[in-house]
Amino acid sequence: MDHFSALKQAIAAIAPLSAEEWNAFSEALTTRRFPKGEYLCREGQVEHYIYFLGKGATRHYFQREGREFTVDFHFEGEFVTAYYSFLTRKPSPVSATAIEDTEAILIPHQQLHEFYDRHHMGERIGRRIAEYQYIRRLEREMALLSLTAEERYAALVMRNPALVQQISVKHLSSYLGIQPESLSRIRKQFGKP
Amino acid sequence: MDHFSALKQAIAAIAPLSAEEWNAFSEALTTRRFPKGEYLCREGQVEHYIYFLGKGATRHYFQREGREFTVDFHFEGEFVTAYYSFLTRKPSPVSATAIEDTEAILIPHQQLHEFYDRHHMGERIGRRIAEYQYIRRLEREMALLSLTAEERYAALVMRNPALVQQISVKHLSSYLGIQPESLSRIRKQFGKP
DNA sequence: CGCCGAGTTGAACTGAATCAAGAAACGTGG
DNA sequence: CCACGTTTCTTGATTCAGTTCAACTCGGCG
Repeated sequence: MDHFSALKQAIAAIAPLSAEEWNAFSEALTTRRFPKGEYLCREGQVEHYIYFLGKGATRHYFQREGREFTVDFHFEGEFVTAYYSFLTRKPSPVSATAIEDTEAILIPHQQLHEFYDRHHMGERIGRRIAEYQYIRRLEREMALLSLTAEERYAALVMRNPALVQQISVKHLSSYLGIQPESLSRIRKQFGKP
Repeated sequence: MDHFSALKQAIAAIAPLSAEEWNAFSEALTTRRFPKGEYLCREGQVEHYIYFLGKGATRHYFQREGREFTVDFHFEGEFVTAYYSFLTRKPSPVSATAIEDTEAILIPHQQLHEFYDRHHMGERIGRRIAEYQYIRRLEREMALLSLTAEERYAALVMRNPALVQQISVKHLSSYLGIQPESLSRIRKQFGKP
């Protein structure tokens, strides 16, 4: 299955589109490859796309006083964008970068909004994506507020063991809001009991 | 200006509705008063409404091991709901309570979704609300990840000095992710320099 | 009055950060 | 394919921001 049909399926799972609507939508799409390490969006730029990941993985992070803080990871089959900037049209506080060789379908802001204007179901897709992103953020906010570093790690292992395996200590620790050394120690704890 | 016209204005600021659309929308609305301390939604219940606050203020919080963690405050003129539950139709992890005597307009889930189905602009309003809520959550997530307690307090004072004045130490500290004693000490620091 | 919850202050404690150094993994070019 | 430099990961010692526990103050209100 190529990436376009994966995208078509992903969209269909959000809201059904008629053949006509899908054609209108897919007209605007292009694809692009991002070798590992390349940026989908750099901090300070305005985000012009939502990306659908056909292959690969991305990391979203921001910097503060020279330190990196990871906000999210995304994998194959997911929608990715520097959403804050995509919505507000202001410079992005977060950078998005490929952590593996990545292939993405690009959904341009302008055409997406034209699609929103012309198709009720397009608007619905936009709503559902926003709602889904909200839930991701709330869950993380609650974890950061109420759990210790160790508990956050344990919760992540439960929820997404694959992620914990494949992400580097450096990136994973900055996602959990701790230092790499601390994650290393936490992992040592978990090996034993 | 009564609460309905305030709501009408708030909606108009999100997306313009025709007179006909507004009539269809406003048909489903009712109002309700929540004396201070009363719950708009209790943890474990499914949220059936979005509330528009005509008057008063609310606090959203969740519990973990007997402790309270505040997620958000809302004031006059804002939309309020246990959004996670409203979206997922699952029991709410979050309670919403009136921290002042509050008057709200109730937008029922079912009718809102009927409105979404029938009116493209309704769907747009839903999208914009979700997008706005996303931004609120992301900003807080970034603050919790990257700032110290003192910096989070300072940032909140900058962004919303009125809130910092009127919310109790107990509730404000649980919003900042610290203990009341710590907030008290931070405030002492800020008096001096 | 006297009680009661909310806020403050102090002293001891602790989870995680920081600093420092060594070990392992990784690429890159010879 | 191996040697080398670089980055990543781990481990140990110390420090620090924020917690915990406990005592005290203050303002309301029965």
